Amino acid sequence: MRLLLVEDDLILKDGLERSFTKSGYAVDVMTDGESANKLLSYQEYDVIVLDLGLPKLDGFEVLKRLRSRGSKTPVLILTALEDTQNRVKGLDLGADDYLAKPFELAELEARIRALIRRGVSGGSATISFGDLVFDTSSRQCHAKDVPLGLSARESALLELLMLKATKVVSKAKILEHLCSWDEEISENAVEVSISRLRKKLNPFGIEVRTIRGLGYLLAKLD
Amino acid sequence: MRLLLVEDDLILKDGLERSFTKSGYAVDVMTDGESANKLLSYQEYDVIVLDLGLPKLDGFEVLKRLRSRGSKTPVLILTALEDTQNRVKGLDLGADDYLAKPFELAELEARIRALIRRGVSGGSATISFGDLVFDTSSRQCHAKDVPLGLSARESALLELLMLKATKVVSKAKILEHLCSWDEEISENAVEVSISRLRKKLNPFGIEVRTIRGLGYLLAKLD
DNA sequence: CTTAAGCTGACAGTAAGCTGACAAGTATCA
DNA sequence: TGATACTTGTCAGCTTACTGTCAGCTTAAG
Repeated sequence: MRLLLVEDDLILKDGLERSFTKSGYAVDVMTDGESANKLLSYQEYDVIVLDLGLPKLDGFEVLKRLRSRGSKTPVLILTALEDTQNRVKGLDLGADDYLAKPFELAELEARIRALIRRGVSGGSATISFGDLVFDTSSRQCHAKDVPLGLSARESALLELLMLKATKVVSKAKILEHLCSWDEEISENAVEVSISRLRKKLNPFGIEVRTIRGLGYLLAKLD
Repeated sequence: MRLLLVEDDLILKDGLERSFTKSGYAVDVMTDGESANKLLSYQEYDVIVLDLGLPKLDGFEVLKRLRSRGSKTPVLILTALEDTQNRVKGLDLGADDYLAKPFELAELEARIRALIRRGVSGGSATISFGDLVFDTSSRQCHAKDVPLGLSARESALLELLMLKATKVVSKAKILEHLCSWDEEISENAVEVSISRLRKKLNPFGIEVRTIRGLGYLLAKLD
């Protein structure tokens, strides 16, 4: 899952970036409103964590412009301002959630998970497919209660495939979701990850089917 | 917009109900978890405002059962419990938002508007013919939910035939549609592709009929 | 019957995808 | 801190599948 963090406080920024990355997100970071706005005009994200007090262009404005371009990407607003006025303004401008500083990391991450989920799945914390159950909060995947022992990449990949279940996911899409801007990776890396994932899924009757020229999709083996 | 309020505190319940009604929602109210759960099993809402502390069946349980039935209706949790534990639990169970008492009415309403605003997920465009369903975004074709396993060429060809359904499509038209300007391909290549496509379609009662000298058309076999 | 149009099995060049081996980077733990 | 295991990207060589060509056959119209 690809996440954009827009935050000018350097300490908070670094802490959040590290923790998001550790949680398996592909994270891009911007430290001012103007560059965030520019980036958002051509790059899609699964979720955006947006500070309101930003240099050059404040968070309200970034949000407003994002929505005016028709984007439905979920946005979580982060701010020091505790008062209701700003919450209401943020939500009415099209934010999907709001968290006041100081906050607990666990809560922020839970809310992010909730936002991502709601876009794609029915909203429950686990995604199921056949015997597979993927727990988005612990980021673990079990098949018939047996843990699969997936690595971070494999988890992220499987999560994406499960979210799109039975639909084709292109290699480009996978790359986009798994990698942030700076890290450039070949399509072959995706093939390798798919290959590794297959070895772990096959024993459980789940197949990653190749649709030549288009991408991959998750299917039940019979 | 149809809204369900589940709240056992009589004073709060009355106040919210009046205010929601005033804001133009069609409001139903339930005062315990069990009846709310029952109601939700057959009635659809646009948004649900759910208290956690409820008699008979708590809010967590109501939410869990709602999601397990596959419902995607946005749910806003309302509760006296301020601690992070419960927030995280609620969000991971599939709530879409969370508001702690005491809250301001303006904020609650803003959040409800935000929830409703997140639109419906657009279904992908499909073309149908007989038992065939062609998904233009994933470029996959199914017949009675069985994937046909078409190659890229075959898909493109079938798409064209399905678009023109029952109308004759000339070989020239097909060539034009399948090939970019530079690549030159014989008409025989089309015949070969048609032949290959037929083998995959025939088992499903779909026929590619030849109109000698004119072209091909898609028809149901009887 | 003759002839042109269309069909299809066989073949081959090519492009896409797979995977074992390796290496660089990172986390873990004594 | 150093040793260890683990992760994950790259590469190279291999396998698979697609798709156009061709040749010989079938079909339909006059």
